[in-house]
Amino acid sequence: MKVSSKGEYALRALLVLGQHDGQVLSISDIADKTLVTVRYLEQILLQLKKLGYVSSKRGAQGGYRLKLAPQEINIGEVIRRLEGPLSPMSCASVTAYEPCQLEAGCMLKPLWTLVRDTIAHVLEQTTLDDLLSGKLNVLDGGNLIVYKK
Amino acid sequence: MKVSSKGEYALRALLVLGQHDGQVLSISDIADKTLVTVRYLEQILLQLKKLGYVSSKRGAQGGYRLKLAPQEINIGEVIRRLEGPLSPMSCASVTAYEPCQLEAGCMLKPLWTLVRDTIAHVLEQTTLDDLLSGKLNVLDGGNLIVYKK
DNA sequence: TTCATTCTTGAGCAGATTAGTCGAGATTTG
DNA sequence: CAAATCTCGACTAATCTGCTCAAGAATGAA
Repeated sequence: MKVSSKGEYALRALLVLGQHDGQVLSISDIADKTLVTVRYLEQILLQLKKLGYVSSKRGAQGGYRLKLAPQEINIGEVIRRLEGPLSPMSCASVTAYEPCQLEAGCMLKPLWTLVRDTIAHVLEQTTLDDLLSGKLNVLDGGNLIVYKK
Repeated sequence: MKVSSKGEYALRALLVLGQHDGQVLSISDIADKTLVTVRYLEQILLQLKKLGYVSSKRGAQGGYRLKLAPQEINIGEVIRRLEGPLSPMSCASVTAYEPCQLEAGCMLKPLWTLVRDTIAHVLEQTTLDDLLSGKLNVLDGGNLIVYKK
């Protein structure tokens, strides 16, 4: 049930850019703050650019900046577009559904669907701004109700 | 965020065994009902045996049967022991925690922790018996509350 | 203009993981 | 004893992950 380092690094980069509102930061600046190699970040930022989350400026004093407001950057969407479906199994995927041969009598599908729904619910309700402002911390307090039998 | 086919197949096998309460089923019987190759199931069942979920009988008329009652088989535990930590990132893992270099100022850890907690909550509250008796279906009705901001 | 800076593009690659296959042996039943 | 069946360990092909690298294109400053 892992998130890849690419996803983690992309979010780190977006957070750093979000902390320097609008400013253009060079890849190596971002690399320093995220602890990711410059060479690898190049790739990731390019991808984030193609997805429309950041924009870039070439040449001296160039670099990257956030293209969208932090409130507009949905974490679930970032992860899905970078790493593929949130669902643990494709039979329960909303964006990449594929039937399996069992299907009809499958007793696991409700479970995978539930897992997908909870993951998607958490990630899709969270924006970059939520992370920047630490809004998630309240959850440590125990406001976690997942389901009733 | 995938579950591997090994995990899926192991649960399928446990479900089939659970549906034939106590009966000894041969690997090929189970293979027929789960749509998994005999050779691959061999490996998986052997692992489930070492983990104490099933027991086996060799020789003619031999096979596998459930060693624990379906109520005693915790799905989260099965997946964790078969595939490793439920957490999407090791910094948020309860069973395999590893610090990352950011740690202190990391704005992602609360997110990964929340994701881990919701996944763990769903999977660890579910038993094989729940799956066999379809208790998860009520969740389709919308009893899904993940968190309050 | 020229040069240093910085992004851009595409290729390449080593190691790990996944999803199996396979052969030979050990055990049990009939 | 023979057939059925689990057991064990090795092996493999394909894919994915997590990067590195080289060469080029654009921009700004001197």
